[in-house]
Amino acid sequence: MPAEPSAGAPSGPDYKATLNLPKTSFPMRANLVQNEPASQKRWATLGLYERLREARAGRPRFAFHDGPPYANGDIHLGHLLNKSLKDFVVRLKAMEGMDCPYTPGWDCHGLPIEAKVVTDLTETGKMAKIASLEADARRMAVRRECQKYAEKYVRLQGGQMQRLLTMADYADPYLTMSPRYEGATLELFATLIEQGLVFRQRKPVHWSIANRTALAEAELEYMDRDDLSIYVDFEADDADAVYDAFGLPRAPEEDSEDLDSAGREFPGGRPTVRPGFMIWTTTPWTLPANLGIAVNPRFEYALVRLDGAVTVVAKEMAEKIAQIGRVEEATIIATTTGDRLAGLRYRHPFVDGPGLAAALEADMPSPGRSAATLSHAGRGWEAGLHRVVAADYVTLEDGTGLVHTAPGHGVEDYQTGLREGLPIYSPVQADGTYDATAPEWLRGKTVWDANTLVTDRLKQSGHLYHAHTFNHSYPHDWRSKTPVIFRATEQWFVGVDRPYMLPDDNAFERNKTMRQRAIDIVFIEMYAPAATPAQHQIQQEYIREVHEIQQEAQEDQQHQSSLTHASPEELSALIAGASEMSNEHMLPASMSIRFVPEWGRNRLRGMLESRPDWCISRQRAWGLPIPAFTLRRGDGTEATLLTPMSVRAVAAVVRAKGSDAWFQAAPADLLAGYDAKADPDAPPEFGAGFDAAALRKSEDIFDVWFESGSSWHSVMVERGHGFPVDLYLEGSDQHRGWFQLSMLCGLGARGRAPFRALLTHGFIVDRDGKKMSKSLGNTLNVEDLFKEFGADVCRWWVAGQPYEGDIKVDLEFFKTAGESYRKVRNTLRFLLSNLSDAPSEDLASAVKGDFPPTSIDAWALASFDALSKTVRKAYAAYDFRLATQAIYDFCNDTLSAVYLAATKDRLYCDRADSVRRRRTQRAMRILADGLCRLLAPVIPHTADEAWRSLHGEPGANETPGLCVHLQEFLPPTDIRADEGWGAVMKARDAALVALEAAKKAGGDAAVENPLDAGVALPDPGGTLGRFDARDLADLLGVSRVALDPAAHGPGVTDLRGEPRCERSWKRDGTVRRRSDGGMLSDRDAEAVGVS
RNA sequence: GGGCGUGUAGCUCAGGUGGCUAGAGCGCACCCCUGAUAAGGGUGAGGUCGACAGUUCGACUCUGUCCACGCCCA
Repeated sequence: MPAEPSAGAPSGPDYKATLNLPKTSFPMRANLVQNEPASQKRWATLGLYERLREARAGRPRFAFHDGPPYANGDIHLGHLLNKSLKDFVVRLKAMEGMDCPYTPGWDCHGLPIEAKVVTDLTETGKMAKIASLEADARRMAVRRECQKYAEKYVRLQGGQMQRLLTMADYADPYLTMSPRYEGATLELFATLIEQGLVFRQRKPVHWSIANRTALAEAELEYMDRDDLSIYVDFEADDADAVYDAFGLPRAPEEDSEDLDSAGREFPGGRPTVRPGFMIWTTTPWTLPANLGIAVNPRFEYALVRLDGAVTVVAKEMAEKIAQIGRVEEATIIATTTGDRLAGLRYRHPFVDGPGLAAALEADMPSPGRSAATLSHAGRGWEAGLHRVVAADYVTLEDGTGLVHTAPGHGVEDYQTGLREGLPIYSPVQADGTYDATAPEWLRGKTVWDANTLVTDRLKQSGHLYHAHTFNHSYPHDWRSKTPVIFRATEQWFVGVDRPYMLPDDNAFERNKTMRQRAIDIVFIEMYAPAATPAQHQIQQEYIREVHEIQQEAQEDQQHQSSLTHASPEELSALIAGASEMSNEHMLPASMSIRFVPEWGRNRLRGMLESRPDWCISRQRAWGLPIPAFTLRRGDGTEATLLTPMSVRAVAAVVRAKGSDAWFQAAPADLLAGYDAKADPDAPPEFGAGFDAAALRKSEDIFDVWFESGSSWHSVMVERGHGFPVDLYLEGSDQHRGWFQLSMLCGLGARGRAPFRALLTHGFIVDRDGKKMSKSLGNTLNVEDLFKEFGADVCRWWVAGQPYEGDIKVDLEFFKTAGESYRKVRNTLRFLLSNLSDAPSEDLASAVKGDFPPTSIDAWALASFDALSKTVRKAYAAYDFRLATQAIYDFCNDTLSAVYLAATKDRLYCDRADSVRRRRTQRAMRILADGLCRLLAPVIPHTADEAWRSLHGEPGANETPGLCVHLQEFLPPTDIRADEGWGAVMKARDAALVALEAAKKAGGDAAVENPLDAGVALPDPGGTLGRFDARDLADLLGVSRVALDPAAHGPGVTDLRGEPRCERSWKRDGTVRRRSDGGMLSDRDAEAVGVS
């Protein structure tokens, strides 16, 4: 290294003390773990949420609605993600100047809590005592424990969510178990009843015979059990129809007079015996309820001869079945596909089909106006019992490929039954014995005895092909450890395929079903001009379909007589309007839903298309009761009271006393506000006046999804926070859950979706993309993350995620987020530290200050305007990743690497009040202020900490009202930067490469320190000439810049031969020995005050 | 098995309507600074764009099949 010219000379004064070095109270180390709780406390003292609502009163409203998490357990990474995103939204809308109510809520009812509580009570021995109580008292005892449990977790999670620094109304959250919420939910339910959307129907559920109760999936325990496995041959009703299906030619001389007698057969012709359909089952006791045989329409079925008999089985299974039956002769006569078999009839081996049909017909509830009696009118079983039906779920894994179907005793059977119009028939009573509709020899017998009784009977009648004992895994009641059965019970439903009509419906919407309305709204573009021929075709088909359905609805006026309809002309006009792509909107555009990301639209639509009627009843204690009453008629049957008026009467009681009242009060008290005589919907048994003492309260509670699906009403409408809601923001699983069910509730009561926009995020997975689970041990504890990184770092990490898809998580990623957070923090710190001696002035006057377009400050401020625009646009699109990345890049590149590096010299070395130093300070104040605001939605603690440091008087920590979260985003400064800045930055890049090359030159020629270098820049257009050469030198970090119009690239000069300023370390050509004995440049000499 | 998604440098991710040497940050390597210092700055090396087939003059981008992963169903 060459000797410094000053080396060896007597060292001059120590100039460090004469510099304006950075100074700030804003520490480099965030210490979030300690400081965030202090912010939390400060905001609480300030009453930040309330203050902000007050300040924004009368401003445009942004109605965000928080979906209720389940009040169970600690918050996990999913909550961290979800709640952070929600808080970003609310805070950024507030920064946009909007009024943003944010009521956090919890889902408090439901089985998981009840199950946990019952387990705990059982383990502590308290359950035995509770079990001895009378029913209502027993439920109340369990409910009290459940409530305590839910309250505990609401408190716990609420604390954790506040620790995450979310800003919401934690003083008054919504709880689905609170009386106000429950009452409002019942009122919404009344509205749905009014629309004729609520009805009662049978549905098979897991049933514990021991406890006489329905069980949820979570209450089942699978244990091995021996059962009879039997193969049964059901005789075909019409043998020729079967042979026709297999394409067997009829024998010319045969007139199929007597197929049962052994006649002659000719080769290739049809057998002379009656064929059968062979099924397999492990629950012989369900055979009395058999109403159909399901085949897969795509499978190949074989007509096989098994010794003397002829039967139909899946071709693939034929050989195996022959082996099982140990038949001597097994030949395949012909094959056909399942779809050709559908519709064929068979004879039940021991049930009289027509007799059963008549009995079931008589049992059908009659149509009427009361919700309770609205059953599936028009859905009879004209097509007949005991026939072959098609079903896709039929597999070839075991059995025969033909599946015994009893709609009252199996989930798939039930769905098939609904689709095929088979009754949901279950002759089994609550105690597991057969009722009077069963064959006489089974009546009063239990289903377990029936297994052998049925098998013996089939054997005697010759229908049993094979029977053996079979060990398999079978669901048991987790408490009694006894096997459970599937049994159809009466449940409440909300019908998605029932036409209804709301006051605001236009002709197009009138008499559409929930499903149609929902799909219309999700796909509102259906009525927008089609972009492609394919789209146009889809539109046409869809519109035609709607037309047909509406016409059907018009024809079927059984229970809809009061509804009016679009006239065919009116409808045609509307449809014609749509098909001609006119501007006529069939649905108001205001009904449309924005999906973020857009594919949520397809997902929600798919789920709406495939969803069955919504079963809203459960047989549990911990929930909101379905306020129905029953009255025993003289003939032993029951009449049900559930009308809009009766429900509203109970709702009033629940509002006042909570749903506990249902279990504690007598029917007369619950119905105190109800006058049956004034209720046009009351069933006749009630309308004439009735004895309240004879009423029985329903033991059903609501599906928790009904409660949460009503939240737009029970929270947002109830509290006056706005309807429809502007945004729902949840995980993508909620397309089936909360989004869809909120939509159904909204459609039923208001005819529209309760939300204007749906934002969904993906799920947290581990670093390898595998799902998180405790058993895999790949989870991270959120409290630990708070302790290790602090909430702001966690939030910064969330903001950086592309949340549309799965989100990979690993401790490493939080460390990385912490690093990038520190980068932003340090940039803020450096800005603040250079403002310690800046005169405080309000920003407005600073903005109006003089920033010449060629000043580096104008460049920085114009860049900030651009950033601000990008960030606010990204925020508006909920693209937090883009927003925070832009902020990060701005801090890292624009500020740290360029602006702050270039202005260091003037800030440190200029006279404190030099024009250009003060100008830079003014710019830096605007930058610091603006950055705090842009960062506030994402890292609320850090933004506020910096804000207070920036704006506080000395001792700022005592300034209580100082808070960035009461501010709004800054309008653009509109400061103009010279068009030449692009060229300057390009020249800078080229110069930096040249300097790097100079460094690597090796030996004595290597100029390692840029301050030892001067650079000559080419300036072909003369652009650079407009700029101050000192600014250019600072931008390159060199001592001196000269312009060389003739040069092709930047030229680096070694300045080590020139003296170096002992204060600024620059070799700018003005450095000489000064009066104080030091070597100083002109600028530094002036700053120090020497000559 | 079905519906909706995702798969691009070591890591996390960008890449309308197909077309110049596929981008960013982190990390890494080398270097500078020591007056933002448990900081700051510079330069640079990393990719057969999940696999296979097809359409095309040309595909990360379009089509099909397959594989892996996630959510929701069955």
